[in-house]
Amino acid sequence: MARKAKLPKPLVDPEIHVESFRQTRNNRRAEIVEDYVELVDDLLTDAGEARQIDIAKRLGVAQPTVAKMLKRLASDGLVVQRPYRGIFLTEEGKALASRVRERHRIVESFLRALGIGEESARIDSEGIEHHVSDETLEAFRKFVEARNQ
Amino acid sequence: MARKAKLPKPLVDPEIHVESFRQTRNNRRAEIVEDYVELVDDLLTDAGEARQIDIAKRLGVAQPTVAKMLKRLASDGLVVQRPYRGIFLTEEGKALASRVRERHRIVESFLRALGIGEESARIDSEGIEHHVSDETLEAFRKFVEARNQ
DNA sequence: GCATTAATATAGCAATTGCTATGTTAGGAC
DNA sequence: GTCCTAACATAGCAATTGCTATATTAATGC
Ligand SMILES: [Mn+2]
Ligand SMILES: [Mn+2]
Ligand SMILES: [Mn+2]
Ligand SMILES: [Mn+2]
Repeated sequence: MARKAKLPKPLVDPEIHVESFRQTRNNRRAEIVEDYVELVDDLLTDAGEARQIDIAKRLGVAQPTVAKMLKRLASDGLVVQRPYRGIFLTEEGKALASRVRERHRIVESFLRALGIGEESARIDSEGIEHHVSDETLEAFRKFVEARNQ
Repeated sequence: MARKAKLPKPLVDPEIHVESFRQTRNNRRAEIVEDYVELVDDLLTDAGEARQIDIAKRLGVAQPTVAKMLKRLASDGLVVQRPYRGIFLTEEGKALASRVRERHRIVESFLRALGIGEESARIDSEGIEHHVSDETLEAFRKFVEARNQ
């Protein structure tokens, strides 16, 4: 036999390696915005309104945390706050929400199609969704489609 | 036909929903520790030593950022710093590194097996790895195994 | 109409993760 | 042995994301 030690895959060049970490840090920064906008959209669709309190409850954070973040989203032009009437999405917010929601849906369906249980698929997809490139998303979509004819 | 509007999947209960976000936030906190420990292990294996400068170069952050994080990892008992000789892993650090490295390897192989290109697989796996449950990891592993006989 | 109260806003704080600027020093070339 | 320099340490700062405590106010039930 050649050797017993499993040959360690050599590290890729630093300039190549760094790309992945940079991209992941960028994704991480977008993550929270994406989750807020998606959740606001979901609440508007499902409950007819999106209140800070309900957002806080679902995200598992305190209400002032939500208030602060919504202020930022508003100043970024993604939502508008109608005092005591809840949060609404701008056109830009709606566009982001629908992209993000569809991506989330595909990731979760993909995990289900792979045989993952409902709970793990729900939990894992909440994190994975933000780190899936267009190329990977398309592969996930095709995989799901193939399983469902 | 029944109706044109695609029936919107109703939101899950808030108590269920919040689990995913909490888990994802926990994963996010562990993320940076995992990447550091894995990278230190890789550098030790590949280059024989792990220097702050090389860690910084690969992560794409400044050297003092690395210095601060290593101090934390040292106080957490994951690494030891031998001044001007680089970073080494404690037993606990080695254990974490090997778990994390294997998980990363499986996620990346899985994406490749799905048909994702080398670059996207490299980049996406750097983020996805931290959000994959044991159940999902096992499914990924089996999928790769099946493709490779 | 008004009082109640639930929703929201604000203040102040802490931890984390990044940065630049700059000081210190161990190792190695000579 | 000395000196140079690359490696590392430290100080000080900023942005982000969370918290608790508390003030304010719009909606609404009566
Ligand atoms: Mn989501
Ligand atoms: Mn998410
Ligand atoms: Mn990794
Ligand atoms: Mn990673």
